[in-house]
Amino acid sequence: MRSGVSVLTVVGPTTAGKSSLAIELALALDGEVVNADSMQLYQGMDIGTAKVTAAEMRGIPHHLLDVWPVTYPAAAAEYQVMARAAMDDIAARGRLPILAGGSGLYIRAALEDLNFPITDAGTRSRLEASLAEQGAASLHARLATLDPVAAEAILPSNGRRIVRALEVIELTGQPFSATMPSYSSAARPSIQLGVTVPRPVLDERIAGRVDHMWAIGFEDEVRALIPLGLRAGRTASRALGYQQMLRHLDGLCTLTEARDETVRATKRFARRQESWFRRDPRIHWLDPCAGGTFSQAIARIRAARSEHT
RNA sequence: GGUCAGGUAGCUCAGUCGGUAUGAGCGUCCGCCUGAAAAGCGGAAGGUCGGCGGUUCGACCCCGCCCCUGACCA
Repeated sequence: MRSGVSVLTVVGPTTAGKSSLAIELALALDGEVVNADSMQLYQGMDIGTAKVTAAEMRGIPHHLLDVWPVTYPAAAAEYQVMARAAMDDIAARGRLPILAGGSGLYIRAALEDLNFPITDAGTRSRLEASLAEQGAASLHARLATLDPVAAEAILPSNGRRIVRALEVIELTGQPFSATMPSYSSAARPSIQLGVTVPRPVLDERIAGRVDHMWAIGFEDEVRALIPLGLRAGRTASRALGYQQMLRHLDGLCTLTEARDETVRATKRFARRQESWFRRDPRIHWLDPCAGGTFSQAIARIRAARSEHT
């Protein structure tokens, strides 16, 4: 692509219509889609993640779908490497990479100058053990002596982040500021498009989508993934819908309760996605109430391209 | 028609042996977020306690009547 812009992104909350817009844009702009949805990286998790079907792709190549078995623990750092390789590959063939998905951290990892410090399973599990034993507050106190800046940035109740900070400090000997870079640190110039719809519409769509999933065999999909190790998958077993369906299959709740809880949790998730993307000033938001998102997108891209030249 | 139970935040419910509801969970809104990110975490706004009277210095809590809900008896 000319004028220094090498990537297009389509972001937004679940259900807003990212996938189909990405495909339309790919058809129009000679692009290929790179998945930026953490759970769609998993093999066999199709219905529950609303993965696009081969027919819906309309011939557009999609990258980074089905790359991990459900037992594999996801990691943004690994996604970063894979996404960049995919984008490079597409660009090398003279086509436009279109990064589409709702995992905000993954998008930033792919596009920006984010460096993930190393990790170590042993160190991690040892710290997690002491978290379980001593509680987050106690670990936070320890962090405060080792890295006051990180302790300041991380709430004393957030065990997860405290453990990671302690891990990094232990492994690298360096403080771990754990602060996201400013929104201007793009490693790869991109035009970012945001799609969303008003809350009431979003909520309706979410409920509709969950019901649809239930109707087209989601329960069977989950059952089939269990022998493949879904329960053992640190990340996959926590996916929306899967988590709730597993509880139901364990006899911990009724099917209806699992459905209702999935809807609730998905709405909660959509709000988190919105608040993540909302604060990124680079995103060009498309308003579906103002007409076709596709034509709006094309207009925004044209305008952004001319700014870059 | 009668008896019993119950009517407290948007929802489901705690609670007050009479002294301004530290209410809880869920929902809602907002924010944070670097190797689990569909995960993890934080904050806020919402009730004057079904209605009307009475007793009392003071009632959501006691008394009376009324309305509503549920169960049971007829």
